[in-house]
Amino acid sequence: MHWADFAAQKLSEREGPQVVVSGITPSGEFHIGHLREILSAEMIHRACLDFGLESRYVFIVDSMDPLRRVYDFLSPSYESYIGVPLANIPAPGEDGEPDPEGGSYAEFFLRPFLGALKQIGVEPEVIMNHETYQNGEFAEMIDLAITNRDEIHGIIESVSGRDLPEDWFPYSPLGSNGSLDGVKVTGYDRPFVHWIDGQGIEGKSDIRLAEGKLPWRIDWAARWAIHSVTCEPAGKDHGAAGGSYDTGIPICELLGGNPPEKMVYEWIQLKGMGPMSSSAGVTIGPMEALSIVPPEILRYVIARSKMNRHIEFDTGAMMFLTADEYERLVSNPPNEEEGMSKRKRISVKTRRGAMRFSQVSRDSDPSDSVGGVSFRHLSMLAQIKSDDDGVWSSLRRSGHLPGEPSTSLRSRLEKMRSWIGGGHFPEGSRIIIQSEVGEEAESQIDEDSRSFLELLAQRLESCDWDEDSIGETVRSSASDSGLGNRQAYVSLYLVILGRDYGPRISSLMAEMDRESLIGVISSI
RNA sequence: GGGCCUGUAGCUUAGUCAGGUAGAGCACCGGGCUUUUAACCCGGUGGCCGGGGGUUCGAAUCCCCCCGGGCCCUCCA
Repeated sequence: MHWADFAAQKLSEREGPQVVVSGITPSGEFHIGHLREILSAEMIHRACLDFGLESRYVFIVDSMDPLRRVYDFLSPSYESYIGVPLANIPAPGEDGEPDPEGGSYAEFFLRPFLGALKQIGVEPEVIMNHETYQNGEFAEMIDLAITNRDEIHGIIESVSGRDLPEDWFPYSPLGSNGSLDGVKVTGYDRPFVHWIDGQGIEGKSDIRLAEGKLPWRIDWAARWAIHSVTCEPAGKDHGAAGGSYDTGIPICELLGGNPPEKMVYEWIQLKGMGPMSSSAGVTIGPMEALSIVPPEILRYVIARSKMNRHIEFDTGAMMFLTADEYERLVSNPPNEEEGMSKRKRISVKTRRGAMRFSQVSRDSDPSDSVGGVSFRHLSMLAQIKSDDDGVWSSLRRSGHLPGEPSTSLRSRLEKMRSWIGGGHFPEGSRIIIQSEVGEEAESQIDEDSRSFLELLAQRLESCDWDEDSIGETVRSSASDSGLGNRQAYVSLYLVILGRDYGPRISSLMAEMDRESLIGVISSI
């Protein structure tokens, strides 16, 4: 059984409509790792619907979270915004300076992310957390947290094992400069929390407005209660024992809520580079990924892995494997059969689930999403054929394409071209035509092959310059010089590509200019 | 220091929750397609399931110990 189906089955034991939630702080550019947060929850939401449960999928944006520090992409002038909620800070412009025209910092980073989500078929209900503060929905929770300060204090200390400071208070008011930093609470008189900030200025915050916020561990628990959250998969950072999930559950209960069950997912790592980190420049944005990877494949990357396993993401060789695996799965889905062992049965169900959850729209037929060609083959054609029609006719000839290319195939080619054109394409898959024969290649070419190449160069002078004629010329030259086809091709690959293997060579040769091709071949 | 997750063929992994003869893909090797050598089809090699102990008729699966990797206990998906 797929993990999303399993989660839905567990959730069916709970009363009421399901509210499946993701939460992310828009502190900077979103990266591919955030997609796991989103898709883990969204797939469970879909599984609930498939299970016949009533379900909503909600994306809570932590827009009330403060700016923690001045990130590398920000100008030093953001120093004055440290501690200020992201919803109240101007977005950075091109130069990293605050841009008065750019809207809020939170919105600025959120907008393109939502666009990317739409492309992968995710359209959540978006809740900006600062609005939930602003419209008073947090007020009751804040009051409860303050009046139960000692209990909450005890929960956090005993569950997380850390010591809270003497003056700990379960509510952080904004000071006179709009920052949470350095503000001390001096008293509570519902609905006002009185404080004195770092400059010694005194004031009060109305808990019915966004004039302060709950600290993270309480904020999270409170929103579970406010929005009746039934499921929220969290990153392993929150999931560790004593982490915010563990404190959130009893705090949520104390606040009168029915918390979701703990559910934790592992992180996505970039191959060989450790975890995602925007500050270290180790990042691939969802938009960037979508420009080179078809959306259903991106979903499949998440759907095929169990939640508690790392995902090694890379846009190189791994992408070919994953994409081709998806093609095979969809074009030949596994079926349950008589006499299958229990584990095989489970495996079939899991793989069918992964296929179902990879679809961009929930009720679409998976078979509409395949290209009918492996990524590997398409990458070769895209490199050899500069125009799309050349690719289609080649695919028709090879029997991959019965008629006109489907929308999904067209989009595959488009993304393939941008993949090849950018820096993420694996060098080993790149086709590089040699301008002269390298020493290493030369040493691998024996006498028989040389005479074949000589003959071939001669015949290429006069043959028609199209794929079929060239192919025929290669074969006839091989047989006339008494060389096996295999050896003939190997020597050709060595001369043209500098390697002993490659794509269909006649297509490649036809794309080359006659003079230069003959020049390279004769140079041996 | 305390705790969570993880370790299955060269690589990516299924199967672990509900114990019952180790499954798959890639790679590799071989064969076929009498014009496709990174296409396509068929077949094959390859695993004391991290190590050790225990429970059981039976353990990758349950329990204990150890080793390696990741993470949390301040913010991080």
